[in-house]
Amino acid sequence: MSGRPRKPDMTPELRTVTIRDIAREAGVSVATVSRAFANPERVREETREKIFAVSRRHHFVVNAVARSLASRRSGLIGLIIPSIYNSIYAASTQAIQSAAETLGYTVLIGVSEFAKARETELIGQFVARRVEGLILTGADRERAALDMIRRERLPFVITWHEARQRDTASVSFDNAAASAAVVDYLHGLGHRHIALICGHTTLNDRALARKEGFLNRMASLGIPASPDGVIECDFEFEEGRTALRTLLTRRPRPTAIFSANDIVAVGVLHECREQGLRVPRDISLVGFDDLPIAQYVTPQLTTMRVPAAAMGERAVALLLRAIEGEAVRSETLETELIVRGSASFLASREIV
Amino acid sequence: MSGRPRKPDMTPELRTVTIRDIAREAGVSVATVSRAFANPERVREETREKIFAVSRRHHFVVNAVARSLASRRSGLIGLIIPSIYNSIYAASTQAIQSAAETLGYTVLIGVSEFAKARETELIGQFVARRVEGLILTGADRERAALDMIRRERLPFVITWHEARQRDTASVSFDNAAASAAVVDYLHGLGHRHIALICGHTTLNDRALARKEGFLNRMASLGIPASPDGVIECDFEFEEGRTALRTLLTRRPRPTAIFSANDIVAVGVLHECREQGLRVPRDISLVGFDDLPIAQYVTPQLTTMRVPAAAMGERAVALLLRAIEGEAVRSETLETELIVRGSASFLASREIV
DNA sequence: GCCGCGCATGTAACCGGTTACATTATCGAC
DNA sequence: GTCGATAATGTAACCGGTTACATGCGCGGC
Repeated sequence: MSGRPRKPDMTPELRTVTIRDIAREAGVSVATVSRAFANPERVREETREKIFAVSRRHHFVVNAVARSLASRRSGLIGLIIPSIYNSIYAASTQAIQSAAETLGYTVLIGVSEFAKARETELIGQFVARRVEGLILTGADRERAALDMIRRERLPFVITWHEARQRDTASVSFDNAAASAAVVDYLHGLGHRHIALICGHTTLNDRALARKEGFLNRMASLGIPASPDGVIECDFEFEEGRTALRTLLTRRPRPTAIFSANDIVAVGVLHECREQGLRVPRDISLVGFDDLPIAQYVTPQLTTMRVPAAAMGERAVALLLRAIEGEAVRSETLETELIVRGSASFLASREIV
Repeated sequence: MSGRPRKPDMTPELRTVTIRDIAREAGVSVATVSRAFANPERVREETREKIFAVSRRHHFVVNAVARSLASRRSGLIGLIIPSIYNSIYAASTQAIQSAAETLGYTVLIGVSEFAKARETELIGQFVARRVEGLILTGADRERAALDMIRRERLPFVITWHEARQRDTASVSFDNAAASAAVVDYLHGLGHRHIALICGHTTLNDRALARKEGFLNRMASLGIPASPDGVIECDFEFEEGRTALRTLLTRRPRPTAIFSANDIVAVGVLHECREQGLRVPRDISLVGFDDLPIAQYVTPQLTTMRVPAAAMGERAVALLLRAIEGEAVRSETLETELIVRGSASFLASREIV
């Protein structure tokens, strides 16, 4: 053995340094080192400083994986959103990220692409990673997902939609009421033939709630809402264009369109121009979400503003309290119709 | 439903079930259970099925935290982006997420908000969580961050900008060349007074590269590029509006504006209308990124398309190979000028 | 019949922290 | 100076997996 030339020890710290190394060098026990990092106030300042000095010298970084295992707290919360790409979820996600961060949690983001099976799978992965809680989008999901959450006693809060059960927490707004408010607004402007474009109601309970809010209010205003005045589509510009073309074939032709999503609304707006229709003169349009682009199209979009960021923040706050074992109450936030230039009084000659 | 007997086990599994429980009940050793989940092919099918059956009955979910600690592989990669809210990063993030996911990795997303200190801090957190690799935005960062990455021997790949050193991997495109191509295009249309709006070059090396590409090409075309023809701002609509107002005070007034970001370009477009300027007749405008909105404003935006999704996908592929210990080569992807309606020939009377 | 080999499985030592409980130091009160 | 309470620290048993190494078994070749 002696003949073998030893590798010159170029690399410092070949082995990753652990609290045991720090403890030895600082002349304290591992427990003290652990405390110095996890509960500094439980260690005498002098000792603590010595520990930190040694740690710094070795660039010691606490291993969060080991910490999670031992403490049974991962410091992780799982967030499931249908899509990152859609700016509306981006806003709430950003809010959730930063709120969680300030409160010492890391967010694991899962993108379900509006597929419930995918969501269930993601929840499974989150459970495996031992997230401490979940923030979910919408109230509708697979039985398997709910079972797993319950079985693991995983705190969770629902966003974008009210929870169905009293015992589950949600931070949301009233999709149906917001939708109904748009109907009222358009009705007040004289419109009677109002079409709705919304998300796929089979995949998306927010879309469903908005559709129901729409139809119910139409009914209670005594307006005939023919089923072919409602179109369901994805949240893409292009889909809005297609939807508009379809709606223009309907008789009587709608004088107003409520698009329950701004992206789609902008697509509609664009296609209106292509078709030679002036908005709002020839046709009125109201969006939903109040994304930034709503202000940057011509005319500016009248739209229902949704409290995306606030919802994210509150959801984190509630979730963390639920994680602490407190009972939490669902919250309902306000929406606000932002009146801009895409909807106007119906020119009287057009009233049927 | 008939009078099905109520389930008596109200609280099953008080203690979380571990592989030891499964092993005992299946009559095998913990090692075999571990293998059945981690390397199924290393366990005889019959044994494996027995293990899975028991696991299913107890809803056993492998504890990924313990697994990470023991195997020293977290299955995590860290991604740092300046912002989620900006749709351009959303596109690459989405791509990274899904690519990583299919390859069995989970992405931890950190949002730096264009602050280098924040990025360094996030990298520290990622190191603590023992991510196996990093995907970073841009090549410019604090020394402390680089030191930590190197010290931990953490594989990483840079996106959106070429790596400065030969030994670091990047998946990107040539920001300067793309920018220069826009100058060429506008120059070819007869423009001589071209203004640039870009990100803050002190915070953002992509912005810097685009600015340099712009200035250098201007110089080599013999066009005087006055320093006040360049404005740096955040990536917000509103900032574009402000920028335009400023540019209109410049003499000679620019006949074309290159906005190195589509969001800002849309703001510019909007403000042009407010100011009574027709685009492209009175002023030409070219954007950068080719975000979806570029098609949904009027006129449609001529813009430099950037391979955001492809870049994300390739970055993941490279990173995973780097994690496997392979040496990887940086890649440079192509950009493409998408000519739409916001830039046109300079009316000859305006040529100075 | 013996040997070598590969496959399936078992044993037990980790991985790097936390924390219940025990022990020792500190300090004011009497 | 003694005592008890409290603060600071230490000891060691976890947390729940992985994996190096050992063991046992079946099988083809000689």
